[in-house]
Amino acid sequence: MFQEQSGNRIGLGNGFKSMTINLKQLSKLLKLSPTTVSRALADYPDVSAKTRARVKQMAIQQGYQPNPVARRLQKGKTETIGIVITPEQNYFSDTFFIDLLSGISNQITRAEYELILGVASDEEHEMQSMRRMVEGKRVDGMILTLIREQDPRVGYLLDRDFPFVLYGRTRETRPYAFVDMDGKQAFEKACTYLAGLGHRRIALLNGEPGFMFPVGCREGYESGLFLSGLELDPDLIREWKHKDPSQSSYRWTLELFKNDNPPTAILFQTEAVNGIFKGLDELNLQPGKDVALIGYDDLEIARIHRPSLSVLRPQAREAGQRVVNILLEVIKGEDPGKFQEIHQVEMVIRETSLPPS
Amino acid sequence: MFQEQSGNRIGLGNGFKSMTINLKQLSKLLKLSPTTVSRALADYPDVSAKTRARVKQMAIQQGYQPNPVARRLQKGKTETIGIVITPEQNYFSDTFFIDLLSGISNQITRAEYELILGVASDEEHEMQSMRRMVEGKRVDGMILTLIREQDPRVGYLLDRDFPFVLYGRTRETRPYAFVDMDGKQAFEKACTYLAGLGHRRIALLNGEPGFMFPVGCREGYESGLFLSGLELDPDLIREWKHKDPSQSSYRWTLELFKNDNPPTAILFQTEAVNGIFKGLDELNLQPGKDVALIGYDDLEIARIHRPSLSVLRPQAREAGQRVVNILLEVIKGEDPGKFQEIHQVEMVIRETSLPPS
DNA sequence: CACTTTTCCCAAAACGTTTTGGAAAAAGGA
DNA sequence: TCCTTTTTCCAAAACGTTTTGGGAAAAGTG
Repeated sequence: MFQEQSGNRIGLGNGFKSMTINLKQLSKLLKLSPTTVSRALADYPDVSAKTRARVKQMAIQQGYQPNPVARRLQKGKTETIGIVITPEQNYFSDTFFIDLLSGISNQITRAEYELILGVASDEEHEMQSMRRMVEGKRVDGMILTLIREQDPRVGYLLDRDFPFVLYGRTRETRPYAFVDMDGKQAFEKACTYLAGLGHRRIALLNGEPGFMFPVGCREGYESGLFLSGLELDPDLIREWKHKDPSQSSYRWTLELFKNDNPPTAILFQTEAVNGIFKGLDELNLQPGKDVALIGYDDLEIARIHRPSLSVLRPQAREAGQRVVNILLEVIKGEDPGKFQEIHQVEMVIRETSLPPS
Repeated sequence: MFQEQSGNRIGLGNGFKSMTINLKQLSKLLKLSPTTVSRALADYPDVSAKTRARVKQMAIQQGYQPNPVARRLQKGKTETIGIVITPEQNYFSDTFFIDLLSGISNQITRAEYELILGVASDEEHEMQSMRRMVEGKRVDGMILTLIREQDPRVGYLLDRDFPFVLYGRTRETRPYAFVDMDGKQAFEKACTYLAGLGHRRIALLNGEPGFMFPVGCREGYESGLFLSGLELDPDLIREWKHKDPSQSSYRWTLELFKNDNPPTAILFQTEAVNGIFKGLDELNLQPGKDVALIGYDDLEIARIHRPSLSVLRPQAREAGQRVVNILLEVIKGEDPGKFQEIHQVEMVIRETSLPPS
């Protein structure tokens, strides 16, 4: 019999100098059973305070860390959550997405979970990557971003009762958990603000249809007009493309000003700002002076540009943290319908939101 | 005795409708031992062609997928590789990083591995996040990006013989695996190209010191000047900050043209282009016409801008794929020193690289 | 003191695979 | 036919945890 296996091998195997100790070795050092050591570390009440302290001290001294793979097998959980992103939509064109991810990662780490990332080239691979995670039992839950109006991912996950949380919303009658920004309220606020300054022709350069977020933006815009006693002019609404925000918004900006009665202000997602600046430049219109601008998302360019851009600022990091905390609850078995959060969006007035000249 | 455990429970436990079947159940269905089924699926030669076919068919029919956690425990591998990113360096600012990540993810998935992501707020947390992955036995290997001249991460990993691959290089005498872009050759090429057009005053707006990449850029720049018979003028070299590329490059652009003998061309990393455009605009200089520009990285803005920006274009996706393939070799036990790749960078001539006026 | 309760610990089972070390059956060779 | 080799299968061990279900000792209780 050679029950006593390898142990503290140094410089063996794949060459990785394993300084690690496992539960059995630790328990031997302590002259206790693995059971007791495990329970001591997990603060079970059936181990005396004295031995608990002794165990913990030795664990620290030896740098013991339970092997997560073994724990996962026993617990029947992966302690892992998944997220799939797609490069095509340069949604992550700036700090926004990394902020969200930062909040997500932060909470995941604190829960001693892992975040696994899939990068999918298109919608089909996006689904494929998610299925691999779900059906391959690689994650306990999923986080979804960039939600579409009709989003097949949501139906898929609901059908199999798999835990998930949306950053955003979709059209779906069954209850599900989400954290969303109040785009409607944000655009309403921006719109009434501009109207309050005296603007009467306010344009909306909105995100691509098919995605859910622009829907709220438009609602807020329309509601803002209504509250300010302004008429909705369909000619003042345009939609740019995700694949090519700058180019498409550039073209639509030119288009907007072909109007007999051109806008004096534009609401938009900050992603599209380069195209707008370019268009205005070409039209010899000065941003902020000749045309008021308020963007959604406080990207670097908004702060850097002169005149600096007034923006609506979502708290992406906080949202990311909430998404994870909620997902952990849902994984525990809580009812997803209980977790539907809509976060307010702050407006930051800078230099591009002056009264009409 | 109730050896026959739960099995195909429907809608039990955490509520996840587990349609999954495990090895034992599958083997029972086939009236074979788990051993044989496992070996059949792994194409061992000691199972007959007939039963192998039967097993595989049933596995597909039943949608059997081996539980990755159990496999990992047995194999003593996590089948996972880790990467840590930091938000401060505006990673997602452009397609570059997502392209790299896309290549990485692609190969990782094909190897049936997992990519776990850490987001660290600063250098200290970056190290902490990596240590958690390494010492917590959560990954088999690490991918490192945004390499510094003196990079503590590299020493740490080398010290404990832990498998890793750099995207980039560092100053370290011990052999290690890396995939790097030939920034030197790229900047040399761009510099000689501009000199060939007749430019005599070529400026370099370089990345932040401390990181390794700008070192190569500068070498290439200096070498390009030398090859073209031009003198190096330290006054034509400036360095912007990672935290704030636009603002710092804007200021340095203004600075460059305070020179009695100002540059007629600028080499830079495309990240900094907004600041440069802004600076030139303020100086009433037209990009491409009054000042030639070549950026490193083919970001969206480079293609969109009028005039479109000439660029050096690294193949980030391909590099990401190589990084993973190499890492898998290193994990297998191959000598890391064998894998040191320097990839050529293509130059894309667009509208901002004309002769001096 | 005799009994019950509480405190403290542990052996064994379990999680779902893969690997080890055979063993039975079939095929081949004389 | 008998022995050897090859083919085909499988029981048991192992990976490193946590959980289950006690059990012995110590501490209360009358």
